[in-house]
Amino acid sequence: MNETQQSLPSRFAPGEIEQPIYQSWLDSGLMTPPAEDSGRPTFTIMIPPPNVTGVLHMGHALNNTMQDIVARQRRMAGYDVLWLPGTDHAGIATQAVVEKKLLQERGLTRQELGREAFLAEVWDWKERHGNTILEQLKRLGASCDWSRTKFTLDEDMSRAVRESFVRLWEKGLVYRGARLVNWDCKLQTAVSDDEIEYVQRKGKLWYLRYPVQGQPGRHLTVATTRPETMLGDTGVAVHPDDPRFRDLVGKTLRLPIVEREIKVISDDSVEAGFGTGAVKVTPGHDPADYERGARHGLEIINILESDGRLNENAGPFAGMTREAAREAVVAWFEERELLERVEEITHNVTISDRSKTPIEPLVSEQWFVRMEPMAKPAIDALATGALRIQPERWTKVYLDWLENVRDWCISRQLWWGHRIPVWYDEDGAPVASVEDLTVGQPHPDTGKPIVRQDDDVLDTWASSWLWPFATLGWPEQSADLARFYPTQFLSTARDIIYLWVARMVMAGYEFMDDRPEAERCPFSTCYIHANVLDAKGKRMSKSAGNGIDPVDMIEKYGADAVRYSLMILTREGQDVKLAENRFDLGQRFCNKIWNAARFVLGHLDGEVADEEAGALEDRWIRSRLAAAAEETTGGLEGYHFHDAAQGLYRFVWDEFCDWYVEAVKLRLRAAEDAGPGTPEAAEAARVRRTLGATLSALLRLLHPYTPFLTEALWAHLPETFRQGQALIMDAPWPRQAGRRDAEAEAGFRRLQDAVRGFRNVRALLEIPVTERPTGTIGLDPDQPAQDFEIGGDLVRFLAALGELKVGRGGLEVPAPCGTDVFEAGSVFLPVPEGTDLGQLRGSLGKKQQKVEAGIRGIEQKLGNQRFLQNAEPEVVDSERLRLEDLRREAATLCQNLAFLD
RNA sequence: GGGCGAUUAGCUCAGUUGGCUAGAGCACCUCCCUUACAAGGAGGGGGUCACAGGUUCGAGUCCUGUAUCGCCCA
Repeated sequence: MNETQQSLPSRFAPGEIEQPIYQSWLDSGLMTPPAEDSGRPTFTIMIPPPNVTGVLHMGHALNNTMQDIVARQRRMAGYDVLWLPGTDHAGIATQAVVEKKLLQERGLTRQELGREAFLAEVWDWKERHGNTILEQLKRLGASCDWSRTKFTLDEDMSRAVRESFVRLWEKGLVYRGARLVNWDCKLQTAVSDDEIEYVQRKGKLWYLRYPVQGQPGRHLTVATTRPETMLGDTGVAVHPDDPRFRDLVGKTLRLPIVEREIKVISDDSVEAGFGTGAVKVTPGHDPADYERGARHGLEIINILESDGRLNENAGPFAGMTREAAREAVVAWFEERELLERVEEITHNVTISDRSKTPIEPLVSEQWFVRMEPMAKPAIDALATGALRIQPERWTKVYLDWLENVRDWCISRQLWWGHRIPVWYDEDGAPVASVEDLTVGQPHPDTGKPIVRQDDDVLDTWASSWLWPFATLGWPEQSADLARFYPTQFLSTARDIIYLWVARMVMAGYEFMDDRPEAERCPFSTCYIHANVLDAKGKRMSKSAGNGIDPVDMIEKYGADAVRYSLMILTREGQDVKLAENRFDLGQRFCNKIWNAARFVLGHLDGEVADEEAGALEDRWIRSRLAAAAEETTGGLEGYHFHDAAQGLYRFVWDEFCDWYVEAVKLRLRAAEDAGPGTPEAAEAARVRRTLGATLSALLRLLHPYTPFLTEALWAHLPETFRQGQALIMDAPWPRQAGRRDAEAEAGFRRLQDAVRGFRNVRALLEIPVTERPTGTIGLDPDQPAQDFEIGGDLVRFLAALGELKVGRGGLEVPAPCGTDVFEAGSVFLPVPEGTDLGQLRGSLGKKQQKVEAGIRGIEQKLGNQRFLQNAEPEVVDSERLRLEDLRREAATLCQNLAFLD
């Protein structure tokens, strides 16, 4: 144990190194690419801006790890990488948080406080708490350019939002209209289709009788889950083919309570099998009824106030809450024997994502954006190849939405957000403007004085859909915009494919229209990442309490372990089931790297030659490193994070640690014994060169996955292996590390096989490690002996043998002896006195059975004419070769079994 | 109702255009604290690839259907 090894603890301790290393990255300025052309190509990633009220969850950790891996790899590969971070203002969520706080602490509503004072409160809250999630990303190691951090309500972002609104306005794509919207009665705002969810609930189906006009005693019974809405009914619909009601179509019913006359209409959207087959039509409070009403020209009656209480249209029930009105209506029907029956059912209830209260479909005046014209280029982007979605199956989700796109309700009855840049004159004529208009100023179209600005704000997505270019300075023609747009990689969650991804693509084509067609799409690859589920496969959620906090995990296991575990556990595009203890996979891997490096670094204190070592194992590890570099590079360039992670695992553990480091000990120890100035010492110096070079490349390949660990180790690496860079973050990506060497790989594999054979026999014969038996290798006649002659010492060392004899043909082996076959021949070990040969015999017998089964299988294949005719010649050849091998192995096994006695 | 995904060892999952004698990690069994690492090393056991048909010389892999679970849309 030398000094370097002693100075590094024998266990990797992430807690102590992470913060200072992150600071050194910040200080380096490497995360901030210049706006001016540096001669290097650019690579841009826009972070999906998390909700400013948010805290880091596992989904964020997964997604941002992927982005960081890409950013780091591309940076090392010579790109000027911009990974731009930020948050969105999350109108409803943020306002709700502050309103709640206000009520709790000061007993005030926002109305009592007033708009301006309330907004000051929200900004204050944002300044205090809004950076939480960004700070957490730093814990994860995210190499974002913090100097360019954006917030969707920043001054320049607001400018971009206004500009985009006015442009759409001028193109006639913005309109104000009365529409049925999803009304959140608690938050008192419209929410979009994407902000609602359907929850299965137990409920009741009430059967209500409506008297038929002019036919005393006759009723038409309708079934409804929401009896209180009958107050707003303006029709009853039946299916045109339904014989039960044919004579009633066109007749008039008398709606109870409010005593309105309503028509029976026929409409093929009615499901004859549901309820009675006759459905009440409430165009003011049901989306399907709204459509039906429109088709038949039915009146729209709104019976609700914005707080969910019933209005004057509800007659005697005006002023009641929805819930109270329901009871009152049911009781009214029951008293008059107009309630036919009540059925228990399970049905879907529409719930607001934000307030978790039932959504009330409500007709109200809102601003809309016409989407269809913008959808077209977004659809074409896939066909032209401007956009690629990975995994590919999500393209379907993207296209489905765009092909059936509906107009976007962009107004929200909130205070926190971008105020709609529309002003009205005294007649209510609107005009949109980028610059603020002032009260009294003439309306540019009508000339009449402006009296007020619209009270509402824009949907948060109306700013985040501009994210890829507004963050770079648009509408200004900034240097950043010129250099970093369009971006290359966007990684996000599947549930915002249309909410955000599709809209960003639309916005890119719509607003970056001064660019050539090919440069408008805001990102070339959209990567849809997996969802993180709990160990049972359920979604992690606060309410279920089954979430795993990434920051807790970082503290317990280290950021590198968390990152690496997430990457290797998540196969591409497939949801990942996570339990806390799964992070020990990454922890163990990090510790393995740490200790392998500790070994190498310890030896690099000795003399290091200028040239590398050239033994079979050295050539082998260089070839394997080249393979690992190729695999990792390909994996990361294609965004196959799991595959690359697994390849690195294999290389580090199974090849570098288990074989190369072990093999190298032979020569290092020989040099220690021989002393300075000897040929052994010279060889050891060359070995150190290879060890150092391999470690250097290995750390660089690992750096995107485990940045802290590799940065810490890089600092201990001697200058000569650091590629002229003090930080590994800035070191060149080892795209081609060494050269593949098929001959060395085949040669070393034969040594490995022989060693495994000896170890296997040793274990079965229970020969203690302290024993150094003489081993014999009997090579098959066609196998070259050279590697074994040169590598004999290595085999002896790795298999812990005293002596090794290599030969072929009539070898003299002690009888009885233990034996095993490998691809190139057999290995033999003497049997110690009194050893029970049962285990070995069983093992060989089992092997024999397997080989024979294999032989039978191939013989059958090769005996099949149709196989010979149809299969590709290479396949047939390889089967023939395999059969030869197996037959030889069987013969050797058979012969070897005799040596046991 | 429509779409998508999953089903492979006790558990979590790999398995690229059909050529497999089906792999890995964890867990399990045996041995070993050998001067990088016991969060380690060496060796080992364990699977009729959900089910039923079909295509093919050949199916974990392709097609059809069924079942179970999950997600999304209406």
